[in-house]
Amino acid sequence: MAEILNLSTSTVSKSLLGHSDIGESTKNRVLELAKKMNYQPNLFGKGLRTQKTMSIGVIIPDITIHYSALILKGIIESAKGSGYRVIISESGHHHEDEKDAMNTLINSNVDGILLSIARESSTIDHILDASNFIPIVLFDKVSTKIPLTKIIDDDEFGADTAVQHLIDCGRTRIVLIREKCKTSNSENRYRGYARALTRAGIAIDEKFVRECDSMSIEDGYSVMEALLAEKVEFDGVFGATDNVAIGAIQAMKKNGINIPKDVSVIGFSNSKNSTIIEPNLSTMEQPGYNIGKYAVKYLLEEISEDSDISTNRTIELKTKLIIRDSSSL
Amino acid sequence: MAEILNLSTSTVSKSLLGHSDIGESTKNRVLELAKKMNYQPNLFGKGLRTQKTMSIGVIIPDITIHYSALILKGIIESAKGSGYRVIISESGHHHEDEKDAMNTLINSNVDGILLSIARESSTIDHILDASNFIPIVLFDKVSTKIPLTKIIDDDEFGADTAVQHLIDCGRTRIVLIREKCKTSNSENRYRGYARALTRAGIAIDEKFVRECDSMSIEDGYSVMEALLAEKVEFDGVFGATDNVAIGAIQAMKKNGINIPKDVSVIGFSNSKNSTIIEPNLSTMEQPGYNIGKYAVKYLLEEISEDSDISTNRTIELKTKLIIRDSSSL
DNA sequence: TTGTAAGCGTTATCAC
DNA sequence: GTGATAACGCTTACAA
Repeated sequence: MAEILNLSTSTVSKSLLGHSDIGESTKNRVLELAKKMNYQPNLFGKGLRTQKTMSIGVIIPDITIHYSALILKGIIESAKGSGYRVIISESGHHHEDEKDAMNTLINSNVDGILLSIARESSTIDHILDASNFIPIVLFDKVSTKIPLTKIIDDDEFGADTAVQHLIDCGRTRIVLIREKCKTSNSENRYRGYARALTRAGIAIDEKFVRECDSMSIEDGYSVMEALLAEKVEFDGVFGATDNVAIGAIQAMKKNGINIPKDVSVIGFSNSKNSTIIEPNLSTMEQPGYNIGKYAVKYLLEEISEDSDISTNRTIELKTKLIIRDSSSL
Repeated sequence: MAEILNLSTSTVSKSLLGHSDIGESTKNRVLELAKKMNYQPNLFGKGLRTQKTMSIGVIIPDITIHYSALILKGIIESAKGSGYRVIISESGHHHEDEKDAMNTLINSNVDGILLSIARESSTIDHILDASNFIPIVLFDKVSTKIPLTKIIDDDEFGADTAVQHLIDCGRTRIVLIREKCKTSNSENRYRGYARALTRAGIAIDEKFVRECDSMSIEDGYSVMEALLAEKVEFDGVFGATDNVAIGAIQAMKKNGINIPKDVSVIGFSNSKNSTIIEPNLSTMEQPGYNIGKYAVKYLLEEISEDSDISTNRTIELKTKLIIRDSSSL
């Protein structure tokens, strides 16, 4: 390109970068040719010089979870809008794979990392270590122990709203199906559950609080079967994910329990499934797409700030109550 | 690293790359230190020299479709196994966005591209053009007009199997709900439908063949409502996707039609939804994960072959009949 | 067996 | 206002 115009590479480079010390006419000549030949600067050369790749890495436990894919959509679109490329890796909920992915990404010279931590990740040293080298923003599955920017939905308030809705339906013996692993999501939803009950003057009875490993439909089903086998009497179910709520509904229906006449049920997520199960599942809509968007926004902010201060802040996005047939009176 | 060991950079480089002309002892010294300091070559330097990035780009219409995410999972895992990074972009089914994504990826110096074409992509010139520069493998949504490697499931055989199953259930007036847009998926599934009917000596009646735009649950619902409004008499429904089959089931249930007593229904995909709808949906399981795996395999093959021959071949992966309640007699 | 030097494409510094 | 030059980190002829 420089040769064609009989200019030095530096003049061309400066024109392209809009430096002020270039004559208008030459600058225009360069810009024009650049456009004509659809010139795109070589990213290796550029990267070698500037140490920036214009790419961010994402680590997520499982891409096939609909909610994860929704967040990813927000990430991809938002990154594209800012000219960033997105490299995606999966941890499969495994601690080692998460570490590997982290290393690979750092090694790929991504400018920043978006991380949703694996259930198994008991230790967080690898994250703390890495955050000294590279901006990291956590989203969805986070840990309060890590002093970084975190983008999540307002789990506690959401759970509170969900349980309050069941209470409004006249329910008082409300089962919570939560995740066994003490993730911050799980803790916060438990807190919301407890808060709503307490506010209504209902004592928290641990026999109503049930745990399961993977929060799958199958898990919800077996938790409910156990509950029924134990002849626990309840009139409401709050599934901390739509999946467990759906599994619970399937088990109750099989056992002749009428929903919502005998038991009101609400989930958490507003997954597609919630409008397919019968009765349609009331639920809390999670702002997945926006979590992705904000995650990118704050990450890019931290990338460009280029400061060494790792900001410890939590951004909570609103959930929304969606009432369907599983909880109406 | 070179300095620490008092060696030249070239000696170090050669040791790392395992060149034969390096003394065993120095080589080992280098390898040892490399391991100790967890040395990772700079990708810009390397890329600038070798023009390889060890990354592949993926363009997919919509990441939130469960089946797409499943393919993506196969792609990511398979790429990781070969040391490749995966850059993902979405076309949102738009032709222009697909073109943009293509350019961005090529511009990012990815070593190859995996493409699932957008519904809107009427013209294919951008793909043909690009395939001169860079290896491209098509998957899932492909076009027979493009002479490249294509990884798909055996839509025609799968559809044939599905319809044959309905025939085996004693059904003869079988509705097909297919995609309006003449993608090769849609065409092949239609062909399978026609083949099974013809083989059974049933004439193809176009009033049974219905089309819709986006193959959503809502689409399936309205197609079925139209069918019922027209008082078309049928006893079987083959939804070319699970979604339309589910929508059709919902519409039929609402109109008091008993499934599978009055009408047998089968879908295509084996999405999670198919076990939530009642009755559970019979369907053809698609090999999403493997499509992803094979797509990477063949792409890497073409990348390493480095030949200019763009191979025109189609790899078909098997679908599998899954019988559930929506079609049993 | 090891080292030297050139070059990949870009940008920043400094001299003209 | 423009251009020469060095440098980023790596690989590879070629020289020693």
